[in-house]
Amino acid sequence: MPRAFLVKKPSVSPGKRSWSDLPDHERGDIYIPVSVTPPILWEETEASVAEVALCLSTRKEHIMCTQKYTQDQHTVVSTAELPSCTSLGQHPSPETERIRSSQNSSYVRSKIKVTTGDPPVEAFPTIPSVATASPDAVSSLSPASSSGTSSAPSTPVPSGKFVCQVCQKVFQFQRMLNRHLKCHSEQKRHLCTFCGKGFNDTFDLKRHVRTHTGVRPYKCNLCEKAFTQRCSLESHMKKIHGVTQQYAYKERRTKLYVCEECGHTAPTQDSLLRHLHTQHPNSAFLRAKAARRQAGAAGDAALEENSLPGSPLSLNSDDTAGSEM
DNA sequence: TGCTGCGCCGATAAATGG
DNA sequence: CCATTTATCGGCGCAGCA
Repeated sequence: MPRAFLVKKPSVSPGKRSWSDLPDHERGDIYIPVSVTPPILWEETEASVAEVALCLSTRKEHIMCTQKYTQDQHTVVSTAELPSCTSLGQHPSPETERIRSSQNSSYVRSKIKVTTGDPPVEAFPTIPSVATASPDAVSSLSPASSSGTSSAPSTPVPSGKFVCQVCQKVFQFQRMLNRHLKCHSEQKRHLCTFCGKGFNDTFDLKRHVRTHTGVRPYKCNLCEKAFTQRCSLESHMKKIHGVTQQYAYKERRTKLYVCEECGHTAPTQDSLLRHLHTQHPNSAFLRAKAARRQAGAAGDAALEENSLPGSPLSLNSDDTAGSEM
């Protein structure tokens, strides 16, 4: 399993991305404790959901992963009930919900991937470099800055582009810069309720949660395999079956509604709702939906509580056209 | 109407196991 | 070495808001 699941020594050097440069014991994912929350709170009495989830799938790797988990120095992973194991069509027990919500640890990993157009590493060796950025930059790195009032640490260059004052990257649009700034933030707004890992993006969190729940929406129609991400399926189709998926961009974006409780996929939200009502009447999604109705204008609190990132409720629908696969 | 946040996407990197 | 898994991040569409 990817080291991502091996919660290793928390470190704060997101700028470093060449993991092979580090000794194994120092390498691994770098988790940045969310500054505003206490360190991860592993329950010894309950196994890691991830672990359980992984064990749900019949793969040997899951077992191995579990072993690694328990061996890791930081993770006190006990064996808990995996909420979902749902990839096998099993329904999560009510206990699952409880476990999910109870596991609210706060590790945020920062595995910075520098892609094209990156400045030299020296440009901003580590996130702390933010401190050297302009005050604007620093302020904009806080989640709160994501609100409309934030003034990104941008410097509109003569060409009308926007420059990140942290890494000097240039963006064509302000909002692209705003989005980019999240990468420099140590605070991950979306935490996995299973393992406490943090993400900047809700969808990234959704994807991640699937690794715990075992939900694999992308199924190969030529064999029994299923995948959590579309590109994984595409890669499989291409390499194993020699089939290259071809569809227009728009087609790809056709939504595929995924039940994060059991992995069931539906072409429309209506059908997904029907599925939820019949199969998972107590699902977090339905509860959140109900809470939303009740909350109305005033009670956002209830909604907030029920829509914790990483909770299945926020995972009700997503992804795109899997139908053609 | 324009701006912004959010959700989602694909591309791609990094890592693992067989 | 290859298939697979998982994560990161830039780009884009959409909805909400001033």
